[in-house]
Amino acid sequence: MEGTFRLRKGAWTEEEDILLRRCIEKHGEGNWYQVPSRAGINRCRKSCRLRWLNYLRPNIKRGGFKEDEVDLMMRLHKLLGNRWSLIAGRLPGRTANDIKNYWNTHLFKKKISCISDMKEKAKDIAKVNVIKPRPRTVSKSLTWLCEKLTTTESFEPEDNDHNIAQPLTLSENMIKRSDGLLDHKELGDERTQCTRIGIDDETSRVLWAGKRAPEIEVGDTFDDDSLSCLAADFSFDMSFWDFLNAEQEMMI
DNA sequence: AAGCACAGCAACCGCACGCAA
DNA sequence: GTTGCGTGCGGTTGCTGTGCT
Repeated sequence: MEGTFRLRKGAWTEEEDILLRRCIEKHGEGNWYQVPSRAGINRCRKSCRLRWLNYLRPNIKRGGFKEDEVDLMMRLHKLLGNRWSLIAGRLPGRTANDIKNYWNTHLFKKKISCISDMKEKAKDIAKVNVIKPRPRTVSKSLTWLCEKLTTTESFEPEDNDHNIAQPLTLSENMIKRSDGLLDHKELGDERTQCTRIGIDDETSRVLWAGKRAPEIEVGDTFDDDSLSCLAADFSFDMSFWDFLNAEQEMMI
């Protein structure tokens, strides 16, 4: 009996598209488990959903990506990583699948070649730049940093704080630059880790969107390299600590 | 014209998450 | 607390079109 009922796979026919479109126009999106039977399509529900989301849904843009879309996509990817659905949410008319495909075929190659170029350049830079590891200690007073990340109030560092090897400041610019690009629905398991050092949900979302947050405790020590790795995707053409230092200088 | 290689894209698969029972 | 179900997401696969030899 089981062998006689096989779900169709592969490319969709025009007839199937019409049936699916009619069904969703009539009953609306959702209840995907009912869609195949309602529409009279011999496809699995996942296949129906995918076909609708990536191809049949109204307002879907077909054709190549415009320059501004590519630019935004690259910025969002830098910020969010491979969270295609989030990126798609910021590109009207584009689906996560579209973006993923475009990235994998066009931009990924571009990035690879870019990285190899940078590696070549880095060889030259390495000859003159002496890397001096600067230990950073997470103190209890680091909570001010978190407050700073989520507030627009001015901040005055405490002079008596010797736990931080180098005073840090972060302005709301950081938030402004990133927050507008982020969706407010996504938060992974990073929140529990961030709260351990007093960073709230909002801050962790900004700092570690798309990444597992670093597991650091009060009193932990880490150097530039390790933190730069953590913040690699968050960097805006400068290292994370350079960014912090620049922000600090602006405050002075 | 035929064969091959490659790129682009649609679709599939497996996993994770949220929610209700 | 756990189980099962529905849903969504990201990685991967495989088909198709196109260009080159």
